[in-house]
Amino acid sequence: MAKSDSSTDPASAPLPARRRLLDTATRLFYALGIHAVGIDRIIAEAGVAKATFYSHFPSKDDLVVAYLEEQDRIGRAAVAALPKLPPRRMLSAILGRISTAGMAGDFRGCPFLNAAAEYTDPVSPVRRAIDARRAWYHGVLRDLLAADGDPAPEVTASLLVALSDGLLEIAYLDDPRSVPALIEAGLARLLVAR
Amino acid sequence: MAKSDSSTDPASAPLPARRRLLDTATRLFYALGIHAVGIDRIIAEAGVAKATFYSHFPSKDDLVVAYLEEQDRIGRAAVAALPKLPPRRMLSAILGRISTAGMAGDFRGCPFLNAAAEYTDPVSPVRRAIDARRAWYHGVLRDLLAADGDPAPEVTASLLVALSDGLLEIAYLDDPRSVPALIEAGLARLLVAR
DNA sequence: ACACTACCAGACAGGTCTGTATGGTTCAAC
DNA sequence: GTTGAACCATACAGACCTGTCTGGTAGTGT
Repeated sequence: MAKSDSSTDPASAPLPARRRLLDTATRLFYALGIHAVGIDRIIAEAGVAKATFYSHFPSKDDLVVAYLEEQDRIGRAAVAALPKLPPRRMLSAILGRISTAGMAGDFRGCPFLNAAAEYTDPVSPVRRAIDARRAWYHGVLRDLLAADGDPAPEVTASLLVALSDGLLEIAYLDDPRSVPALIEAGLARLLVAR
Repeated sequence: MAKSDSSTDPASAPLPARRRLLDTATRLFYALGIHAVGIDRIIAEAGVAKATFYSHFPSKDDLVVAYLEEQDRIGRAAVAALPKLPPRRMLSAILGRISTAGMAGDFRGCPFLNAAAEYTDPVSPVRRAIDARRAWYHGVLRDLLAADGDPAPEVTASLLVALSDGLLEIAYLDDPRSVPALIEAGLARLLVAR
């Protein structure tokens, strides 16, 4: 079976069709919403046959989960790639990612919050992917706050999660240019130096 | 024309069919999402003929706008009905509405944020209804903060808007029982007593 | 008696949705 | 050269979508 041949290992090198499908789905789901984009459009813009699509993803929901899991991996990698700094600088850098994302012209809010608005079953695979993302983000903030000496890192972390969610909505719906100053002001008031 | 006959004024007494349609649409749109609910289901559960529906609402989007505008009116009336108290007590009461809403078993987040996730055109009537709601809410908070002596009421109001949006998401996706304490802690830190 | 309004019931058109099935092409391994 | 995997193209089924249309009924004002 030549399974030991590492130069053509299919697991380490994602196949073109799957990659194109996921890229196209990511672009369309994020820009237009999930229910608003059909499989026919995704396969047409990806240049993939329908049977090929269904050989890679058993159903549309599997594609949605793959889309969210990839966004989650990208976010975690970006945070992991941040230079090691004191906890407060790390928190500032992590929250700062909201303003840089919001400045992009095609910003349309948080992919996870948008998906949660469309998927109402709390035990569905889509919602579980969203839960995993939120739990990871809360944990990152909590650990940094604990290292910073916050007396109640769980509470402060939840407040920073709420602030992050809300600033993403402000960047999407109100004015993204106001976000950098709001991050600074919000952190200054929510972090307990008092 | 008998337009002056006030006892049968059709504007002051909403007609049963329209009322039933709006009630049913509100329940289904909120619980399941907007794109996920079709006209056929709404008219079936409301017990209204399709022609009657389209005589009251020229299109589905008009029904969506009517749904959001009614939610907006309800929210404004609830705030207007609050007893007159000092600014900080008023802010506490307004934010406190998030926790009471979140405790309801069928809570599914903010209707406006959920609708914004599904409607991507920023100049569509749906998004304009959302904009109006957010501008009103920001203005209410800003005026209370100014009366409270906040030196930068616009910034603090935006932070409280973000906190409100985020706490609604926490109540929907994470744990609604944590929200009351987060409101108290968030207000204590964001309002400048310092 | 007559007209008018509001409403219900259901068929219909034209399109889109997810998912399955059929058949043909390319390419690499052996 | 043969086999098999991966892929493309397309047709199809069955359901659902929005919106229009026809026709019938009940009540109300004149």
